[in-house]
Amino acid sequence: MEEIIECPECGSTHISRDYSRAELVCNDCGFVIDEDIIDHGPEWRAFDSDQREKRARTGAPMTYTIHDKGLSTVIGWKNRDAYGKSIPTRNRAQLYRLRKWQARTRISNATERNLAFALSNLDRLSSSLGLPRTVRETAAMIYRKAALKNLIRGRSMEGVSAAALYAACRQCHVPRTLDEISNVAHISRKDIGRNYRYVARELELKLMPTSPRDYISRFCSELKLSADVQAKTLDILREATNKELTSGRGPTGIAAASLYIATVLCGERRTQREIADVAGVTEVTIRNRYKELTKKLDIDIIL
DNA sequence: AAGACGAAAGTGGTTGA
DNA sequence: TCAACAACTTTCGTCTT
Repeated sequence: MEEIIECPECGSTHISRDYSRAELVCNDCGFVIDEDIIDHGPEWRAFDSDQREKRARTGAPMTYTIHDKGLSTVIGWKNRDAYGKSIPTRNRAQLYRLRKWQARTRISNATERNLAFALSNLDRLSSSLGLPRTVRETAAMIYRKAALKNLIRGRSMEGVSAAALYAACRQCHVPRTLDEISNVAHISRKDIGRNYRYVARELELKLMPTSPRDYISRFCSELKLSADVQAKTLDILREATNKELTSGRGPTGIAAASLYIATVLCGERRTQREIADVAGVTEVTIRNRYKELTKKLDIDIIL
């Protein structure tokens, strides 16, 4: 079962694990939910995917397309032994049983193989997106559930695994846009979206609309912005949410606009173009949003 | 010359008859 | 199933620093 942890203090689900201090901390109010948690992660640290590749001691198997490299045993249908002599009737029953179980295990291997392929695909996608382990596990779990409910039938395995990853990202509050996943998965955004909606509906995943807040830390680090800007952006977002300026708008657009305002206010200005690029929206959208925000929130911007 | 601005037309997805 | 619709994009000419 998935564990959705809620902060007992403020009800937020923005929970992070601080392994250096072995604490489970609420990101919104700072409440320490649990102490002395166990770190199941590797003992080494990696700061980018390059290092991770060098330090990881395990990896994908040489080939996962065929689990046994095509060496699986086949029992012939003829009632003859290896010398061509016919098998005595008293041994025939045993032979039938052998055939039956051989067939059964091969079928089970086929679904297992399918699952193994999907999971390695998930691993490949999430490592090229630099996603944390928890997201990968959530995605794997979603895919397993989908496979169990026969939701893959008639759909491409790649499509469903990409959708599972997208859902996992949202569930873990580290959202990636459909475009970002589409880029590494080589599947159109439309297909991922369609599969995602289908899987989410069938598995009854309860997913809240993505909050702009979840994007801020990633955008900030990609733009090499200070913690001041990050804090300021979150302030703006909080006010904007209070005044209901965020509903009905794309969360990335809101995030980009408030980030833009914060950079100007903090004197660490980035161009609309730069922010638009990392946020995956256009300059026009940033302009529209930030005009709205500055007007409604009475923020003066000196350019 | 780069960046910001905003109008206008186009796109893809949702909604409601 | 189709048209209306809102959000967002694309494109482009103009203004500002």
